[in-house]
Amino acid sequence: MGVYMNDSLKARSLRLDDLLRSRSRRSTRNEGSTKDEQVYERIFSAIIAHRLRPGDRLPEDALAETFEVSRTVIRKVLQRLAHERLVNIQAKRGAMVSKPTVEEARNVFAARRLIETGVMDQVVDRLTPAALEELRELTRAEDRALEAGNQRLALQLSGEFHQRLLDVAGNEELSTFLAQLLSRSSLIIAVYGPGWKGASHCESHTVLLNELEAGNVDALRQTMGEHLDELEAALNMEAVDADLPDFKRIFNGILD
Amino acid sequence: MGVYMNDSLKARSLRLDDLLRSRSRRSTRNEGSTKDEQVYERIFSAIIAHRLRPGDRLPEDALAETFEVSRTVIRKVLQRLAHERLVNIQAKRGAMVSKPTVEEARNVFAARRLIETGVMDQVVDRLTPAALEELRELTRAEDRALEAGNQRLALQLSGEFHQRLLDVAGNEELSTFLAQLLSRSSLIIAVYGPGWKGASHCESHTVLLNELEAGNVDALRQTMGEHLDELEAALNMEAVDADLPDFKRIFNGILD
DNA sequence: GAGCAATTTCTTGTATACAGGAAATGTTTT
DNA sequence: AAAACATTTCCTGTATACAAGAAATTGCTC
Repeated sequence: MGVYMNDSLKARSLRLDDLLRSRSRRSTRNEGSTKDEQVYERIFSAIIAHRLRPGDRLPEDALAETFEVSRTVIRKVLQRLAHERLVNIQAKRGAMVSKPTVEEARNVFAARRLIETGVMDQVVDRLTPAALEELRELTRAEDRALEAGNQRLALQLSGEFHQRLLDVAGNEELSTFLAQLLSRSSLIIAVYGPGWKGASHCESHTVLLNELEAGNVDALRQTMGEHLDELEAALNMEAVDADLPDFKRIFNGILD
Repeated sequence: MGVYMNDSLKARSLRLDDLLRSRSRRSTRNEGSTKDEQVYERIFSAIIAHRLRPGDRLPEDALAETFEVSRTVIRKVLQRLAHERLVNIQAKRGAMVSKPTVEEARNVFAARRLIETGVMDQVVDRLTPAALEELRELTRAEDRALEAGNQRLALQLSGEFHQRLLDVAGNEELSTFLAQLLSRSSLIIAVYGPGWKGASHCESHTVLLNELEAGNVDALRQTMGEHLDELEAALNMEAVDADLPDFKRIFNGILD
């Protein structure tokens, strides 16, 4: 952060950090003082933001050198990420960013539908005005991000919206599970949604909030289900997920 | 296993191992050849079988000595168990078997209700005769265990029943999540269900299977929900979960 | 005897050295 | 030229040594 940042920029920036706070710090019981927390945050963020893409290898040595820690710390972080299914560790072969299969992708969305529609009654019951306002602010931020053409940020804010909505239900176990499903959704989009356009579903979020405010559980369930169906339908799941690039197709043309 | 074991005992024993197979090996992607797998299995089993009780400390040194491995291996296992919320690691303080709070317990059962009732349509759709027979065999084994007075085994078989029932739905993500909830249910019972009697719910399992065979989704959902309610209601959640015994109450009487 | 402070001890956090397996490359043989 | 084999190299698996923090014990002062 530069010294010459003006006040309005600073305020906006802090606001954004605040909006994106909970997801990255989710499921960290102790405060982020230890080294592995910091390293975890950075690798996690890189994966969620698609700076590290599915299939990318994660050698312990290179990461240790990058973050100036020992392999011990890196191993701990990689094991944690592996538990969250964001990276895949093969014995004696090393770690890579997970590359979800089509079946996994469908399962993740099915699980999301089940949970995100299922707890809506609790969400309606426990909604507070403050929580509603936070959710509205998130959709506004998402809107702004889309208008600014920042797809990546919009995607993150969209995930954050779903997360906070579920958090209202007050069931930490389900919230943690959904956090995992959302991170994995991000991976799925990285693989199967190359030309992802977030435009379609930002209005859905507004609709959801209106129904939530009205306390209409059935409509809320219906809309949420359809919203998730749309999300899944927008994916391009016919893409072959081979380990190697499809050289035949790539070098098919006469001119390379 | 002794050499003098006769054939029927051997068959029974193998059968039982088979019935209890999947839960302990769940979410192990590589084969159980590495050391940490074996150590994990043994500690996991000890917790599930209540040989290690909530609150028990798990010092790295002692475990390393016991299993004749280095602390490195133990740390890896403890971190995995911590991620599954079966043990609690406090920075610089060490690990202990998790002691679920009342709120956690209620959340776990709420999550189970949501998932176990929610996927029943899929379970009905994808049920095979072989799977049904396996489930029936499990309830029979549970019956036998109860008649033999083996509460602990009955509890494990009950968990296995719920697990395999959900497995029929064919959603690995949900199955893995339920596996976690079931292990934690075991911990919850260890804390809040001291005089646990498994008798009440074995019949429920039979009812569930009959409704499943009839393909009656609504009844299945209803029965499953009530079954889980009964399970939760049988717990004694008023018990204070303090770190120390409640001396005031214990020494309240005139005669100690 | 009670309260506070220093020290000791127990336990975990981190780094690093070495062993070992898997894949890729180069060599030999047919 | 192709296939089997050997070697090399890269990476992870495990153990262990040392650093460091938290709690318990001890000793001191009032």
